[in-house]
Amino acid sequence: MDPFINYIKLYIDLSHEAETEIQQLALYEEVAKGHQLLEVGKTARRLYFIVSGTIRTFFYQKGKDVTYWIYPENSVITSWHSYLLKKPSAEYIEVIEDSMLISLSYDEWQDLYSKYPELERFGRLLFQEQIALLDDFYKGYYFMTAKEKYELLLQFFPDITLRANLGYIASMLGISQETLSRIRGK
Amino acid sequence: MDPFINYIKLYIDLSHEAETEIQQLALYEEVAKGHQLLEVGKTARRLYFIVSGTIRTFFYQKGKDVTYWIYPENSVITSWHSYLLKKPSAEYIEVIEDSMLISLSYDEWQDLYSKYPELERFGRLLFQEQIALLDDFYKGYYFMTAKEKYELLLQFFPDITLRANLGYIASMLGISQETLSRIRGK
DNA sequence: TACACTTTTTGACCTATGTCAAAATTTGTG
DNA sequence: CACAAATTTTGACATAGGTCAAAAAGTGTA
Repeated sequence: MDPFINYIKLYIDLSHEAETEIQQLALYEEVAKGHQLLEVGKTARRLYFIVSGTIRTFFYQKGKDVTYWIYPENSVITSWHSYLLKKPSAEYIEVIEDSMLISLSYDEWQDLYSKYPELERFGRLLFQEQIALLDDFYKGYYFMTAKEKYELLLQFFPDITLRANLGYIASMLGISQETLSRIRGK
Repeated sequence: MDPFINYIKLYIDLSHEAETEIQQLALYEEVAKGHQLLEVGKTARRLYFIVSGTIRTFFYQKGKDVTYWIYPENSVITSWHSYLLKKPSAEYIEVIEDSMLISLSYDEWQDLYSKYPELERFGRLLFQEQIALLDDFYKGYYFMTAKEKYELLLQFFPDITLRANLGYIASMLGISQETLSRIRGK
């Protein structure tokens, strides 16, 4: 079965017509580690679903590579600010493990929303969930020690250390790689 | 004119029936400074629109009062995690300036979504915007110095110092009140 | 198996910002 | 107006975690 269709069905009942149309529009692609799905300055046109693999978003701050977030399979990913507001992206999107992706464009989604009320609902529910997640993660994050932040992250992504290297994880938490290394060494 | 209806019309075309129904369902209330709209442990049942006034969300971390976010008029506010997932709230919602509020309950919104497709769309667009905002604010926030964080916040909320006291603002930024005071003193 | 490259760990040192306490200032109220 | 309460500022000092550099460990590949 199409994993993205299954994912959508977790949220809503999908009509047969909508299902068929999504499958026709969707772009299925295998992408190798290291490939960039989006560059800074370009506008994000597509919303990706990760069937398998791992992706990160990052940007350069004062010359340093700072990871913003890491996404495992069964995640929906784009640069929200850029995709939703049609503005140049402030971040890169990079594949960090060979990945299988399914994507549709922004414009295709607009058509689907209008054509199928259940997809409008899917959109609402999906965005709701993203908010609840973001809200939950950031709450109480400030004023945590480096160790506490790392432990919180492990609750959210128990297998993150298998998916991304230390430098990426450390910068997600706003701490240096050396500090994270010391924390892990107990 | 009803300010919340106007707000909705910024996002969608609202049918006359939907408009009438929202106005009938909506609870209009004046709330005094200091009142708590939601307590930790209780589930958020309502989505508020702030016509005038200021509201903050906060929680206690290691015995300290930590402000999570501050909302001025024309904001939509609830405890997202609690409201959307029907779980006990991890934060308080407190009125910090006498406010005029308009609210509907979660259940009322579910009915409205089903009854009026344009409101389902409103929901999607509203949540999209919240994501774009959150996404934008947090990006690059890590690895900033206390001064840079404060300057970033001022770009988002130019008049925040008029709405909330220093301690609230400092904890929003994850810095101590003393540090913020020193930054402002140049 | 060995070489080259990448990633992680360790060490030495330093600084931004936290903490605690008290003084100064501002705000609210009878 | 004057006092009490709340808020902000200032001072002295402590420390978590940053930086830079180098060593160690891990990984891929010919």
